[in-house]
Amino acid sequence: MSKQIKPTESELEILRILWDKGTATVREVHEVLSEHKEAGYTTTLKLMQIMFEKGIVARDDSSKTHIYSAAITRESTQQQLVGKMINSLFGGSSTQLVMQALGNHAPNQDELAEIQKLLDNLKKQ
Amino acid sequence: MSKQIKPTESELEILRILWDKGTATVREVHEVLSEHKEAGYTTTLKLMQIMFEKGIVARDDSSKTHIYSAAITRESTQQQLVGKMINSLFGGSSTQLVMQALGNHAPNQDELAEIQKLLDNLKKQ
DNA sequence: ATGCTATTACGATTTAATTCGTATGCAACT
DNA sequence: AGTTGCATACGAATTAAATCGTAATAGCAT
Repeated sequence: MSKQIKPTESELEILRILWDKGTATVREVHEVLSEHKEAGYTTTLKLMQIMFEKGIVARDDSSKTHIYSAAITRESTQQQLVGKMINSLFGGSSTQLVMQALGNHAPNQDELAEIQKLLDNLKKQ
Repeated sequence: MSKQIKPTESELEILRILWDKGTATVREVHEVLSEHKEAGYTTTLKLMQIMFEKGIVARDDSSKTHIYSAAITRESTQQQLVGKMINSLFGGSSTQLVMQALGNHAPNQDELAEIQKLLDNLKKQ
């Protein structure tokens, strides 16, 4: 267990933007957030500053306008949160989670093929 | 969209106990919680009272010791939280979530067969 | 150099969740 | 009736997250 960092809902929204863009300024993040959410610029700024203090994001402050990037990967965050959900909501059974996800959000044929491939691999173990 | 009820982490712990036991008193819930967590009895009581006010749990107060039960189902809660996670962490792709879950928490052969069955059904659609 | 604009820093407030102490009451036992 | 032991009710304190206003400042344009 490396870091037990638990991004809040708001922090996750910002992380998603950073993961997509790679790097971004507060202004850029705020623009994207504003499309779906009502919040002042300094609110976004403060959130990102706090995330920096927590080590969730990194930043390059060599020029006046700081450049931020995610300090934790999307994959590790997914892994952590999915693992937590499996334990807290599905009694530790990943299968139950998978059934639930597939049952309620059916993938298309291509995706089904992809899952099938993974499944075949797991069966061989 | 019926109810946009969003249980907190603590509330989820209590819900899990109620889902397992069907009905329970505050004392019973507290006993179970105490196995893994440090918290006073009145803390559990207060939490359950608040959950009652929010409509997350129901209670029979016909006798002095109230009998609580979950007012939302495990399934609907799973569905809501999984859906939210798919959107917020997996770009809306249930497939990505499934791949992640299977990759990091491999199920046993029986479970694989179960998933295979569901997969076959989905393919036929 | 001066002024304008965008940016960061930072403190304060608000809101929500969590925790707990104390008061009150019921019921059983003596 | 009085005492004891649990149970609920409820207010208050604590903690954490989110929001925002204001001040300071850097960099650019004039």
